[in-house]
Amino acid sequence: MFKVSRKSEYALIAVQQLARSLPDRVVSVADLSQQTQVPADVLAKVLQGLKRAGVVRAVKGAGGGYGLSRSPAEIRFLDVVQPFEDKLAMVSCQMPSHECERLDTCSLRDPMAALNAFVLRQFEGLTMDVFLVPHQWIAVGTRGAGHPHETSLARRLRASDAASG
Amino acid sequence: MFKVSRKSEYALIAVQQLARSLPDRVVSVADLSQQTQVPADVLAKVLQGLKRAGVVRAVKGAGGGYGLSRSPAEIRFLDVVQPFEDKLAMVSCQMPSHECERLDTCSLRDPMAALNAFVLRQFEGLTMDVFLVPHQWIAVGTRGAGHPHETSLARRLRASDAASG
DNA sequence: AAAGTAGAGGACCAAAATGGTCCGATTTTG
DNA sequence: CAAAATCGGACCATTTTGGTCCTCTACTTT
Ligand code: SF4
Ligand code: SF4
Repeated sequence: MFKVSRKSEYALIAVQQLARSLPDRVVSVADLSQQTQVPADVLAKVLQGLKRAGVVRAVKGAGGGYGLSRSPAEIRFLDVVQPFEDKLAMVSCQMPSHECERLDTCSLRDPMAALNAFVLRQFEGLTMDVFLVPHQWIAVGTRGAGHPHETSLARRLRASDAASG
Repeated sequence: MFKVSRKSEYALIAVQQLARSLPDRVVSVADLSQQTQVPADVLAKVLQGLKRAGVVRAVKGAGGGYGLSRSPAEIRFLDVVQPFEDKLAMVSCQMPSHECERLDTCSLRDPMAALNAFVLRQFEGLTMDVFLVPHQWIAVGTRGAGHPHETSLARRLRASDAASG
């Protein structure tokens, strides 16, 4: 449960790294691979996936590379992860074309559907800018103004977790 | 992401079913398998895991079977699921004995750890009694009194999800 | 225009996780 | 003792995952 695919991790790392470079510059896969220690071949396909998802833009040819297509604050966590997670559901029957022979008798389906929807909504407002300031994660009481789009998840992450422990 | 293992589903279903029988009675695996349509062999091992976790009690010998070890309201969702999910973490480096060669350079580790902790805390207060009243999941405004141990997750699940859509 | 750079994308493979079956041992009832 | 039931493992087939490789195409630079 909860575990994200390796490609998702690479995607998150790539977005982090791209966010640290100048917004109008692009970085080649080779450079990005060196900076992040992610195998170039895998990183290449991950970037392709992110491009298809509209998260990054690509510039072909000599001197080309990848760059973020918009500001980190406007890139949602789920945008980055979605392309590499065919299963954003807790149970099989929640995703299309995955059937289950126990559909009618199963008294677990409805509760899990609601649970799934709730968890997903928690992530809706989580944007990638939260991933860029490492110190916020360990400091307590750093609570900032917050972005208009963010939900309680992003807010509570900013406030760190040592508070209510 | 989020997907629970099949055994976890079976475990949840089993707990649901056991909760519907009389508290002091025990049900055999064979009966339980017929009631839930879960393969008997698999169900057997699932029940064994649940017993090890202290969620169910077992009575051996003829006329024996399984029963809940305590009331559904006192059985947490994570108690049921934990034995079948070695990975309750979003990234590998969060679980013991799973190393990653990028540990130091990785700027994703800390954010993910915090995110992980938050999500986990959301589930902490979710108890199995919520899974027993199917109508609560589709009805809106059924908000009840709530149990002392439950967190916002359980409360919001009770209130259904059509509210804030 | 030529040359070289860099992304696009499919084929392929090895290792691991998953889901499920089977079988023998043990304990209790009758 | 025999039947009924849990206990607990070994075992296997399939799927999923993570990763490599190779070719093609588009673009930039010279
Ligand atoms: S119908 Fe029940 S058993 Fe089948 S995938 Fe959905 S929750 Fe799981
Ligand atoms: S250190 Fe980074 S790359 Fe390695 S498992 Fe943790 S988050 Fe993933």
